[in-house]
Amino acid sequence: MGRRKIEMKRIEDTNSRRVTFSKRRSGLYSKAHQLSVLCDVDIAIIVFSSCGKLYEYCAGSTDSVDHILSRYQKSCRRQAEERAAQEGGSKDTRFQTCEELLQSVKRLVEEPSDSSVADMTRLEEEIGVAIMHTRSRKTQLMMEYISKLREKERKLMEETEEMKQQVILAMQNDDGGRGLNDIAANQTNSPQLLTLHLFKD
Amino acid sequence: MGRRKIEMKRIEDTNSRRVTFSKRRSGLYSKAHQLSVLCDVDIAIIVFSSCGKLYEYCAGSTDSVDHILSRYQKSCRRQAEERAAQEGGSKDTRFQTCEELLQSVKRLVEEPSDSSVADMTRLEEEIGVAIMHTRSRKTQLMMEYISKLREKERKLMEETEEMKQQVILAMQNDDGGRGLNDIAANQTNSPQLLTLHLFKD
DNA sequence: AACTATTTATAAGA
DNA sequence: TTCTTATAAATAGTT
Repeated sequence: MGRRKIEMKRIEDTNSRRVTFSKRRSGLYSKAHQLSVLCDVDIAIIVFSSCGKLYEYCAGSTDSVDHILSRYQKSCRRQAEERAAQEGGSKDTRFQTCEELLQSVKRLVEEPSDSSVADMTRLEEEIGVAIMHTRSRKTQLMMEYISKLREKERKLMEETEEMKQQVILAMQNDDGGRGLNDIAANQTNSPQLLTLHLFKD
Repeated sequence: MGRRKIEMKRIEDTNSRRVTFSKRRSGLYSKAHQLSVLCDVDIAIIVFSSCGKLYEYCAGSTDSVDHILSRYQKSCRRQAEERAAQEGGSKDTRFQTCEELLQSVKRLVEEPSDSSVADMTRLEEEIGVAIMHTRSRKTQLMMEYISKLREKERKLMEETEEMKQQVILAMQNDDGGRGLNDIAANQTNSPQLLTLHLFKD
């Protein structure tokens, strides 16, 4: 469909390539539009030029590429779920250890070639679960630590209060300091309060 | 480009429509492939038929639609950031209050019609920021509380130790209980330890 | 950006 | 469905 037939390979001349890109791109959009009208379908087209520039087009009942993409991702997720449901309990897809999870992150994030949106969604969910566990454990440990501190505080208060009472009692009895033996005994017998470490178990 | 020119409107006959859909869809894919080869670009095409069936195609250096989509979303985000950067301080797009944030969630999540992927991405990021602040504040409050408890513990220990020493001193001097006045005085003068509440400021 | 000789896509028919 | 073919549409090279 031109003065000459052209070879199906990259057009080396930069200017020709740009002109052809522009012409054929609008041709493609036109075809997409026709298809959407004739067959009552929604279409999105995304193009990245070799220098990374983004071109997008959509046709049909929607007016945004984003809208079709969210439909697409929903559709993919549902398909993945259906596949997973069919497989049933045959394989546990949850990562077993933190180490495995981190390895997956490394592989999928650092090597763009073998990471799909589906993979990343799954990974995102698993990391979400992992961070929830981490957070939950952190809060639990802090609460336990606080609880131990309060218990320790309570004991110290009791102890102090007891000493005070004994001192007052000893003064009232005015027994020439004899009652102090009880106090001193009490001090050495008082339960040894543990030192608590916040970041160790 | 057929035996006859056809009108650009929905083909009513179901069978014709399906045949045309099939033919023109492969034509569209073919055009996309040619464009990708000739002009060295990456292309993704997503089609939803009127009954909701998904068809996808991609051409170029990538072999997955997902891959192009993630590039697309990255590109969109970057464009949005650039736009935001250009606008500068003219308008603060961050939600000001927790209340506004929750209203946006309600609107965008409960009404699918006016929520795009871009909107949801933005909302996700803002919620992310909000939860980070919440979490950070929570940890800060717990750490402050722990710090106060430890300080309180330290003072109680000091106080107890002091009392113990005074008692022992009083016993050694054996002054007939006179030294106890000092101890009693110390007790009443000891700094009043505050009661700490974990969930209040 | 327009033009036009050709190639290509495809509507209808088989 | 797939093939065939007449014809419409797209476009390569030119201006």
